[in-house]
Amino acid sequence: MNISDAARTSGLPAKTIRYYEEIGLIRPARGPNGYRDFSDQDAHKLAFLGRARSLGFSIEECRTLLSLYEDRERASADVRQIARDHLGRITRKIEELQALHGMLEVLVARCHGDDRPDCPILDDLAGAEPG
Amino acid sequence: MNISDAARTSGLPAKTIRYYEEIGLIRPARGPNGYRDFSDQDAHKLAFLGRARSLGFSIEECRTLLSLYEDRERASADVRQIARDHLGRITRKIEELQALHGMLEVLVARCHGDDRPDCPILDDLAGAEPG
DNA sequence: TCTAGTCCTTCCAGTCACTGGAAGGTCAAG
DNA sequence: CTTGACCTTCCAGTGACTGGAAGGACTAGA
Repeated sequence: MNISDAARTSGLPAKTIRYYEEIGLIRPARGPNGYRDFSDQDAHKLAFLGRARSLGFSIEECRTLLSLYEDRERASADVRQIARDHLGRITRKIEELQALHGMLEVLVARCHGDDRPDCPILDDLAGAEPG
Repeated sequence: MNISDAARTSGLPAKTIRYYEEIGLIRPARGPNGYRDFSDQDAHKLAFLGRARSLGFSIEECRTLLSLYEDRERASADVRQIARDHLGRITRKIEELQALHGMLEVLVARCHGDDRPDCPILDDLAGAEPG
């Protein structure tokens, strides 16, 4: 199938698919006209990549996951470790964002938000002592 | 003061300060030797930028916040709106990450994680139907 | 056969906010 | 006068695409 069909079945933009080929994630065959010719397996891999990316795995993690996926001798512990590492990063990121959210929420609540210039948000950014 | 002192007092790397000058966030004076010469006010602005960035505001938001900070006629409502928009984005990002976290957690829990190859995580990425 | 329109190709540049490094000028201490 | 720490500019790279230009290939219709 052509790249637009591969894009449709995998849900990835054609541009992204070309990029994935460029960085060696997939190696579709080529027709005599130079067009990429995607097998069903290629499309399946692309869908795999799309799902892994949408779960937030990095490209390099996706590369590893894909090679594990294709390795019939793989140990599920390897996959699990990658997923657990990723889970840890997500957890930390959530905590970080929640801390930010809490701080900003306080600032927004304290700012009266009218047409006067005095603003606790700017005061805080400028380094004013709280209180 | 020289850039390394500005870096020390603001907490930003010298490289970042040069970058901020390049994109027009600050305009430090120059000495006869071509060195940047930061006033206390410059250092203060840099600290302001550092705090705003650490709260996750984009560079363009920082630019606006800084100009509002320097505008004695500003309306605090403008600042509040930027902060609220940002708060909304943080909230959505947190929800997104929590959804991801939930999915990955389920997958990790279901994967026995030993030296056998069967792995629900890969099955899921490959598009297997749940159940 | 010609043409219009849609597909495909490659290549280059831009995104965001830095970060690293090379090459070279300046300054302060000994 | 040398050493070493500072400063300068410029170029390139990061991650993961995304947009667009220039040009070749294919398909449908007149």
